[in-house]
Amino acid sequence: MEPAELARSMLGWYDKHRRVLPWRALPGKTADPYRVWLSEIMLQQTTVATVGPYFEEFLRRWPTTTDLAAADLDAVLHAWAGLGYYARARNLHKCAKTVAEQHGGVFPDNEEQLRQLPGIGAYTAAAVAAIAFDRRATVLDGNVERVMSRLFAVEEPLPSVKPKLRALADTITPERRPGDYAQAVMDLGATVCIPRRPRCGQCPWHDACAARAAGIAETLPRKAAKAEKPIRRGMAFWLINPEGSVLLRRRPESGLLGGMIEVPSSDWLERAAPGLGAVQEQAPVEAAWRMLPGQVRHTFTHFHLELGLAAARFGPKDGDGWKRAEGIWVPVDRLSEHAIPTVMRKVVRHALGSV
DNA sequence: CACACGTGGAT
DNA sequence: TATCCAAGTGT
Repeated sequence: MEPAELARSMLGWYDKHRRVLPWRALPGKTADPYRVWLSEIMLQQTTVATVGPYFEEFLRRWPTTTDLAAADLDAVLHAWAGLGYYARARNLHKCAKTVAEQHGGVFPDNEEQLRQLPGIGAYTAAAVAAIAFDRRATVLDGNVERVMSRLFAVEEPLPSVKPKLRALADTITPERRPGDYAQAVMDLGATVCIPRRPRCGQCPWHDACAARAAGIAETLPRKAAKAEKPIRRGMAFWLINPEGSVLLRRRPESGLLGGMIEVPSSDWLERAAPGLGAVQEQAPVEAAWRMLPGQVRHTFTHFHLELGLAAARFGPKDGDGWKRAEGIWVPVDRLSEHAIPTVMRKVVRHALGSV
């Protein structure tokens, strides 16, 4: 089938099955670049269902690029808490400031300039150019990779085959309605050409699909084997002062959970669970630490974490040793006011449940 | 190119 | 329970 015909049938399918999403313009309307950009950043490696409430909250608090640029970084991190990949939130804020200061608060309308902005890579630059400005740009996300690998029965594994998939995708991207086309292929990948049990009977490219014809659609795209996730273990320290506040800390700005608030803990290492030795060496202060039963489990992208919990409480008669602890003291009923990632919310829930 | 970087839902 | 995977980017 000709590329033009493929694009036409895809757009026809999209006109019939277009989903209503908070960041999406109504048919024939112009999309707001700020919303498109914000949604694209949030949707990186994150599902539509998860993003929904966060998108609404961000838009309510910061309706425009310049509003977001004027916000405190900590407020942005707090609003982002739970979404994951926290570098996105830092880059989001940095990007808003750059657009406000260097572009008059208006997003550039082309791929090349968008690509220069923090947090905007090849995919997002193409997506914003296409969706917000209706520029011809080839978006290549996980959906498009899957659709292309099946349409052309590409059997070489990702990620090395990615340039080939991009070239194939580029041959179909139309000059007219490139924004709708980009969303159409991604929607197709999200609802029809899905990873398992693809619904080929509903696909506008059913007759053109080489993988379907060969009976191998569900096996594509092929992917290189992933490394096994190691288990790291550590000990978290739940410390309460005489005022009933708990000790928290802010993590370093870069790396895992960068800039987020945490319950202090020992190092997380790939060896046996730390015992009282870790308490002696890495606890924030000397105290009458006692081990709480059970542990907190959490899985990150590249490792499993098992966290034991040691707790101590300073009462009015226990001296002021607690004052030597480094960090911030937060009343337990005001924890929600801080940028606490999910793993640390699990720690908090476990500690409060053990009281 | 390979790896670091979160989380929750589906199977 | 274990594994996969989702509208990727930065280093």
